[in-house]
Amino acid sequence: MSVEDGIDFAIIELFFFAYRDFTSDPDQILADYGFGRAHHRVLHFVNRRPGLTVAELLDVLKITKQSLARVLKQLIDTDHVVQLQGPRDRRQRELYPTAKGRALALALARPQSRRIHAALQDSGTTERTMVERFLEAMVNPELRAQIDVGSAKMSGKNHGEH
Amino acid sequence: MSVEDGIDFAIIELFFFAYRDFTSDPDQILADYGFGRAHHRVLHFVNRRPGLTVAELLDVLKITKQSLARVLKQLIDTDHVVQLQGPRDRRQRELYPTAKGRALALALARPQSRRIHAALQDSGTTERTMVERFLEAMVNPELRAQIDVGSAKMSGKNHGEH
DNA sequence: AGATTATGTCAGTACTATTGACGTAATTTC
DNA sequence: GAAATTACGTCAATAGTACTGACATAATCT
Repeated sequence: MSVEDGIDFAIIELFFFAYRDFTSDPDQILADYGFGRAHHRVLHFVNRRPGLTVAELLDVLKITKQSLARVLKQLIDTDHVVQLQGPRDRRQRELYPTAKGRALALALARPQSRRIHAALQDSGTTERTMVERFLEAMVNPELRAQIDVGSAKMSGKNHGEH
Repeated sequence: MSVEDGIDFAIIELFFFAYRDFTSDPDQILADYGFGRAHHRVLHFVNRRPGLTVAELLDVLKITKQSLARVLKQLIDTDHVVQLQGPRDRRQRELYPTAKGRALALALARPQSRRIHAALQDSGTTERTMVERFLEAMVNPELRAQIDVGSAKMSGKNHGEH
């Protein structure tokens, strides 16, 4: 039953292998840019939630300000992300992807998306929703608010080009 | 449908959050021992495949010998893992968990297993097999050989206490 | 005997992360 | 309006995990 001592070792291990290979695709591309996995995560969330603030980004990534600093600076210097002064609160910096940033985010997501679709087919899992629900249930309940299931929360700000 | 530009951003993101929280449970425990995630992975596979050699471990983890060295040495020094000279080939070092090592491996796996079971319940995924198959399909096909679905491959060696 | 294999180790480097401290500008509170 | 708080940036030091390259030793294979 691949469950020994009442522990689900099989899925624990599969999750490790799956995530390892899931991240290997973008890692290859990132290397060409001199970027790492941290850049990917920042770019992903800036692309997904354009206009999010630095504080919000830190909260999503669960890293410290100092860890973000270098990575974000590099993405800004290389013209993948821009910062705009927050309209209501001028202390805030709203983060937006540039066209270049969106292109890279898409290029990184493409192989991952392909892998997911292939996996759903291979495993005969016709209902994408099932996998979605399982993964969501794996997230700490108090942190599920961070998740954007359905369409991105375009809250009415200007999310166009900058 | 949470698919924009034909990219499955929803599952990409869920996978990130799910893995982040999935690893957070053992990370807390590991901190008490002065260990990191690398120690966990080594201990996990030594526990799952007792008697595996250093070369086999490197192949599973997909890291270099130098990266493994420090981590493995610490696990040996702290009496979580023991090395035995390979019976057929005396150059090889077979790795076995000690009772202490098995206890720690179990303590680390327990919260992860609990999370998985809770997720399966919450998401209404009655068939564990479906998730198992999906995760396995996410792994690079040429690397699926590494995976031990079903019971561990007790190949007939002595896997007892050492 | 010589080549190859399995493992260990030394040295140097890179990336991602941490804590702690300090500075600046903007907003909120009293 | 002065003081406290908030949002962000930055400097310095450290840790954990990974890498490449080089070299050593013992055991096995050719």
